[in-house]
Amino acid sequence: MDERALEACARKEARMDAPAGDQSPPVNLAERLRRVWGASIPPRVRPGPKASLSREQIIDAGIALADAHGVAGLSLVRVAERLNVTTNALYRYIDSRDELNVLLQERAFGAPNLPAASDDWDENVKQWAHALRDRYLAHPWLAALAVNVPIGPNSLAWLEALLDRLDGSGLDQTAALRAATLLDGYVKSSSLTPSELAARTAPIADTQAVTQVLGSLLAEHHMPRVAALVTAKLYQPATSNDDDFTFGLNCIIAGLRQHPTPKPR
Amino acid sequence: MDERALEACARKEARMDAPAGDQSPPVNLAERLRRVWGASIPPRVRPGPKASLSREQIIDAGIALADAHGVAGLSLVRVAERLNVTTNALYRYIDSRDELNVLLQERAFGAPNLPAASDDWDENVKQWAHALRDRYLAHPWLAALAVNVPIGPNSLAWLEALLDRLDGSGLDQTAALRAATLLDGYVKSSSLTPSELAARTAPIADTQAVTQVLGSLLAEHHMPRVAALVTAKLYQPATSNDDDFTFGLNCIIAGLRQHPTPKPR
DNA sequence: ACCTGAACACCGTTCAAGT
DNA sequence: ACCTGAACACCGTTCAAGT
Repeated sequence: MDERALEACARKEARMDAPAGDQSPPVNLAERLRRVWGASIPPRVRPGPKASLSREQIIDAGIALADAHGVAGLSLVRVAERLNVTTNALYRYIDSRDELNVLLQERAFGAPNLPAASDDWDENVKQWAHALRDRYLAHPWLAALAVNVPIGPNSLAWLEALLDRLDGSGLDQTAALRAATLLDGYVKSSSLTPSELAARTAPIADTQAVTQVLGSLLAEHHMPRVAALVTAKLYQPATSNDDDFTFGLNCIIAGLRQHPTPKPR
Repeated sequence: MDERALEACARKEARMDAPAGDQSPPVNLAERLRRVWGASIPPRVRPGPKASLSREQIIDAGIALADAHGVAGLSLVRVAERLNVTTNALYRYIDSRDELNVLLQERAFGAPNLPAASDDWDENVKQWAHALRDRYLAHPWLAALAVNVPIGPNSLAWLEALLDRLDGSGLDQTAALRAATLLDGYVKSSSLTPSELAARTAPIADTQAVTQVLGSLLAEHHMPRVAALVTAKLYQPATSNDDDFTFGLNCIIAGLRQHPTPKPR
C-alpha cells in the first residue's frame, strides 16, 4: 500500500471537513512585511552553493511577462521557464505566488515622483492622481493584479504623498483618509482596462453584428438611454480616454472642496 | 505512435508560435448576447434523453458556492460536484467558465428595484447608489468577479436606471455617461472587500506584532501620516463602514452639481 | 441530445532527494 | 544552501464514446 497516497488522501479529507475550509494556511504577515521592505538587505554569506537567482531577477522576469501577456499570462511556471529554472526553485526566494504579486506591484508603482507642490492643494492632488495614473498606464496589468491591502514601502509612500498633499485642504484626519481612499480607488478603477479584466479575454471583434443584436434587444426591453449610447458608438470599452479621467477627477475634487471643513483655495 | 498525443503537441506548438499568443479562441459575442438575454426561452422539445439539468440549476449552484466560499471557491468542478454531474456535462448548458461568470453576475444584480424617484435628481442618484451597493453587500464576491464590459439585461438595466435619474441633472450625454461610469465604478470599488481581493486570502490575525513592525518601518522611512493612521487603528481594512461610503458618494454628487451645465436643484 | 470517461494543458505547492 | 525530480490537488476544455 502506498503510504504517500494515503497521506495525501487524509490531507484532502481534513481540508474538506474544515468548517469554513477556505482559508489557506495563515500567512505570517509580520514576516512578509520584513521580506517586502528588506529588499536592500545585503545577501548574507552562507555555506553551500551560492544562489543562481535573486529576488530582483524574479521580479524582472515577472514584470516582463506581465507586460507582454497581461495578468493571465503571469505564472510561476512561466517565470521559472524564463529564468531557466524549475518552478520549485523559486520558493527559495519567494514565499508564494501571493508574495510575487506584492513584489510586482511594488516594483510597478515605484517610489512616487511628483512635481513640486504649489499653494493650491487641489492642484497638488491632481498632479498626484495623474502621476499615479501614469504608473497604471505604463503597466496595464497593474490595476488587475490581485493584491490585498497595501503593505509595501512604495504603495504606502504613494498614500503618504497623497495625505501630505491633502494637508492643505483642511480636512480632518478621518475625512482625509476617506478622500484618499476615494481618490486612490478612482485612479485604480479608471485605469482598469477591460482586456485585463476578464480572465479569458475575448476580442470583441464583430461590432457590426453585436451592436445590431444588442440594439434590438435594448429596444425590446425599453432601455432607450443605453440604446442611444450603443448606436452613438459611445459605449465602447476600448477608449480609456484621458478626458474621461479628468472629468471624474475634477468632479471628485470639486466635491471635496465643497466639504464643510475645507478652506476655499 | 499515438496520434492523439501528436495532435495535442501540434496544437501546443501552434499556441506558442502565435505572435501574441494570449487570445483564446474568439468568443462569438453576438451568440453569447442571445444566450444571456434568452434565459426565458421555453426549452425546445428535442429528440433524445431529456436534460437532467437546467441553466437555472447551474446558476443556483454557482451562487450558493460563491456565497459560501467566495470567488476563490467557485469553479466548474465544484459546481458540477454539487449537482452530482461530471464537469464536462456543464458544457451542454454553458459556453465556458467566462459565461458562467456573466450569468452569476446577472443573477446577483437582479433587476433594479428602486424607490420612486423624486424631484431632486441628486437624491434619486443617491438612492440608486445605495440600492446597487446593497446588491454588492448581499454577495461579497460580486465585486471581485472577473467580468468584461456588461452585456446582460440586468447590468444594463441598472445603467439605464442611473442614466434615467441623471436626466434631471442637465448634464449632456457625454457628461452623463462619464458621471455614470464614475458612480458605477465607485459603488463597485467601495464594495470590494479585501478578503475577496487576494486569491489566497490571508487572515491578518497578528495585528499586535504587525502594527509594531509596520510602525517602526514607517518611522524609519519618514511616513508620519501613514504611521499616524496605523497607530490610530484607522488603517483597518476590515471595516467597510457605511459612513465611508456615504462620504464618497456625497462628494461625487456635490462635484457633479458643480459641473458647468447642471441646473441647481 | 445528453452524459460519462479519458485525456490534455495548464496551475500552485510540498517533499525527498542530490550537490 | 540551493536546485531538481516526482508527486499532489487543483483548474478549464475537448473529444470519442455510450445511451
